[in-house]
Amino acid sequence: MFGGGAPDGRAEPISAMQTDDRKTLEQRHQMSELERLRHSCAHVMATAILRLWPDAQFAYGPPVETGFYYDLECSHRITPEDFERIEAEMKQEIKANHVFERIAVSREQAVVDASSGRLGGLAERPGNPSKFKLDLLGAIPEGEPISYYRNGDFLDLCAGPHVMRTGNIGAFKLTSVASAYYKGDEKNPQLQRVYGTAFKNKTQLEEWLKMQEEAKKRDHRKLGQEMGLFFMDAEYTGPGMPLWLPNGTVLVEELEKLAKETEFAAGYVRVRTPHLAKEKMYLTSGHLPYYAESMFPPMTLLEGDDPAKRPLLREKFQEALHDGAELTPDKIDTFLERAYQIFKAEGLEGDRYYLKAMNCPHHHRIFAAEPRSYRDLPLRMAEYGCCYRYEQSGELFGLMRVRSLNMNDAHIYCTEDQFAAEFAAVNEMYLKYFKIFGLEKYIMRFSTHAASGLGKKYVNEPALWLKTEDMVRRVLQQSGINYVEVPNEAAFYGPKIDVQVWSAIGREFTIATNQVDFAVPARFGLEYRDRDNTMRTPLCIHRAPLGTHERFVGFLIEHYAGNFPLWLAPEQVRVLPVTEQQLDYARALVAELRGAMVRAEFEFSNDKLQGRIQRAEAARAHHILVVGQKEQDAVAVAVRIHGKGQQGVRPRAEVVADILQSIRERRS
RNA sequence: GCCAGUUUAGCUCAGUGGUAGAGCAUCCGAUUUGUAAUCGGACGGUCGUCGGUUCAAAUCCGACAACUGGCUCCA
Repeated sequence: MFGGGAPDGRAEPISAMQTDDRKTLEQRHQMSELERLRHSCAHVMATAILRLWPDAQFAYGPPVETGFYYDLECSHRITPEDFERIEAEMKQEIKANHVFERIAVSREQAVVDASSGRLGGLAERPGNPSKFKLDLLGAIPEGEPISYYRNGDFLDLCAGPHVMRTGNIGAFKLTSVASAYYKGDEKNPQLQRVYGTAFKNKTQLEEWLKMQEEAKKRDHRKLGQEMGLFFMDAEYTGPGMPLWLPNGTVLVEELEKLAKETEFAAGYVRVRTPHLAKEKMYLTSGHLPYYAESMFPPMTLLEGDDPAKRPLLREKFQEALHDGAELTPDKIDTFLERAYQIFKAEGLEGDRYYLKAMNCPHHHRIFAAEPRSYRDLPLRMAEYGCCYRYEQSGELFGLMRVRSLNMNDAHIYCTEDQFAAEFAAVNEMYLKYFKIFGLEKYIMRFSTHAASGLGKKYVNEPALWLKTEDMVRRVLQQSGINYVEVPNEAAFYGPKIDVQVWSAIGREFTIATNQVDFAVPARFGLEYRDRDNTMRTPLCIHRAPLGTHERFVGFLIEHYAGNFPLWLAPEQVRVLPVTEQQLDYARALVAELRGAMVRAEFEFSNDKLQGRIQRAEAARAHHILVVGQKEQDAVAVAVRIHGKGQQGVRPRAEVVADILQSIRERRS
């Protein structure tokens, strides 16, 4: 029976479990040599686990990008402390150098073996059938050959391919243990997933382990703390709601400046909208029925606007504080609980307000605020809007997945004729940004709808879906941008393009988005008067090339490993006088730079120059300008660049001019 | 939300049932400095929170919270 099965305690029949996409035999045989090795290592790991805990039942054990895993169910809860024992057993199996023997079988024979517990086992296990293997057998289409692979005693249902012998596995290491739903479906039981990695030889494994260590140092959460960029104050501000510290605020504001300049040049106008809106807004936009669970719960105001009830509100607050004691922090929770109950009993409930989870409805209302003509289009409305989304607690992840986010948002209202040019221009803007940040590895995911989701996941407009998807596809093809098309992942109001990037430490992120909306403008009754004097509904393009500040800054931290280019660096220049004799000269230099909006600091402490250099480097000040008597006499500075060492002594005016130019050009 | 792990000073971490520690940071003093750490001293913790076991809990047990690794999700 399944350990953590259905909520009511009954085990679900495996046959009822949802199946996912299977790899075809052809795809399997395209496995690289390294993937074969890793997949084989998964079998070896299963062998070892069975030696230690013979009741283990195995499900899937594929190679993955960084190694392999095998999902299993077992009476013993495997922890990292067990790794040493498992690895010791694995080494034995490798040393034995068993052949990976392929055995073709009939479906009938496979069912018999699985029922006896032989598959994914070292021997027959009466009363403990290979239930996952039985389920997998059922998913193999009629006519497809069925095969086992055997290494020593371990026999597994497996299409392969494998390496020749267990001895071919050069070096391996178990890395972590996690849990995973069987077949990735929430409704299925959770299995234990043991992760490992394997390489041809020990050198490659060690290199990989070293890289992992390096990656840890670039983690944006670690660097964010070290560099004073942001602070997660879960206890007071709330989980997933970063507080931007001064250094992080610099990054945010530089990005905003970049966006404002770029958007201004591209003919956008800017707007600003509140963080709250009435329930009607999101009922109209359609977000509440589709995404209510992802929004913060509503705030309830007093009934209507009845001013007579306002004193009552205060009175009831006082009542909740009935003991008249001071409201010290430790009493706040109890107080709120009490106040809430009293309010409810008094019927002090009225309009419901929601924190905005997206800016579009607000922008739609701005569009509707005055009559529009075809001459006004395209209308490109931009805002760095602050939104709030109630992400599930387990999904929060540093700056990458948060509950309060600032979007590089804009909505472009246009006619059908204008659509292609506008959509292409947005894609061009993406590429311009990527160039500034030296971003080379990215892919555009074009998400389309699925007919089965119409009316549920997607607005029920089959013809419009096909039409707009075709429009987007044509723009993509004409611009020659690399893209993949993914069915059944569109937004509820239209197809979209997400830009996937990889941070320097290999994390994959959706950093930007570009979406078509053919549904919501109509729900808000948006229209413009066309050339022929008829009223038409505009198309809307939602776009966010820089995504959110939170995610983009998080990405940049890892991308640059905290070593930002001059224009982004929180501290652009640190001036270090060698002795007290150069204090005035140094101060004047800082004043000149700050007068030109350069983030320049000055340090003269009791420490030796060496110590101050060390601290300036640790603080990642981009330019370190050392001024001693020689420099002062020559009106020069000794330049040192963070991470690059000394650059020599140069005339002061020249250095200042270079700094200003590098910042202006946003050089990388 | 689910499974598992973690939580000791501002930061990095040691401390396996018997008087809470180190380095860095901070503050004070000395040192006046030429390219990645001058020297000395002081300050700093209800060991995540609440409860339990025990003569005695950072340490053992339980609940909750946050974070981490995954899964699911991601307008």
